[in-house]
Amino acid sequence: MNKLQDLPWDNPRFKNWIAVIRAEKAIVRELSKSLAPLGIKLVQLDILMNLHRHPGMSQHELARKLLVGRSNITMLLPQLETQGLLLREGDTKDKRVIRLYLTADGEALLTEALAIYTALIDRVMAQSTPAECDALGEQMHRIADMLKEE
Amino acid sequence: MNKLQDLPWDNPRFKNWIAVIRAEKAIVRELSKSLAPLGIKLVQLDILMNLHRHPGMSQHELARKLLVGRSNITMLLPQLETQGLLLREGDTKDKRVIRLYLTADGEALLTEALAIYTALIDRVMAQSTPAECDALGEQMHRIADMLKEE
DNA sequence: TGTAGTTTGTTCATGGTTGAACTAATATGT
DNA sequence: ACATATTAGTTCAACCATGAACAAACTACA
Repeated sequence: MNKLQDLPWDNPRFKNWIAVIRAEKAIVRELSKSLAPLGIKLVQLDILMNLHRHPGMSQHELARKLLVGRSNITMLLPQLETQGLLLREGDTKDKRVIRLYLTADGEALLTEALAIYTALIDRVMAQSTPAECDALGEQMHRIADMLKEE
Repeated sequence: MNKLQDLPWDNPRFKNWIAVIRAEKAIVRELSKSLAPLGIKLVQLDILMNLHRHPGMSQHELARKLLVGRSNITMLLPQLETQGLLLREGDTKDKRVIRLYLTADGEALLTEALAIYTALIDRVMAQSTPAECDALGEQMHRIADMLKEE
């Protein structure tokens, strides 16, 4: 029978995972605060970042990248569109899909926001050596890849 | 002037951080699915875990540990209480605070849930060597500590 | 004592996220 | 070609989390 007394508090893997959650939450919280003055939220920044890297992305692709539901994207885009940060153009070949592009204003805001973002991450990651930091990235990639194939 | 072209896509720290976010999201998503059959959500499991470690916790302390608002705790507890998983007892010294305790049923459900939780984390962390895993935990602790002092 | 300030927990309005049901457009298979 | 299945995006109702405003209980200090 399973006893709680020897359950996961002594499991190093588990404890380390808890540390990951806590650090991630703390960083996200801090980041949200730093981003507030720009009038932008984290999800929205995520969208801008992805559209910069992949201009002409469809909403479906965007949702998959962000790991959110398609309906969420539908609700999020109008905010950015009315702010003039992005454009939505219907695909000519496939009339179902809408292709998304950043405007110049979108790029400009992205630049500002990323300056804040990278400053925080630099500060946070300065807690580790470059080698440790890269090892971290490697581990996380392996994990994400592993969970993707299910 | 800031140019996007040399912004954070080439910054190793930034890229590694993005990997952390993605992996964390994937794990949380997977975990939620695995926990669904037990009729329990992640926050609720978090509550059970904390009450197991710190019986007699107040709602305020619990909220701080979980990094959620106090009002959230107020909304969350009745669900668990009516399921008979925990008890709320008014403190005799300070009539404002309510002390929380797990019931036997709560402990039992916690055991089940943790078995699922640790199984997933073990699977995920098996992607790294024990040394890497510990290094990960160390880094995350340093980060969390750093952000706590602000 | 008594009065001002703090702390605990609750209520409530708000905004965010989700998944299921839906429409329109395209692909597939016979 | 035509019926069927799949896919992109939208709508909607339900659920969750949040923070401000509040009441009750406690503390501090004159």
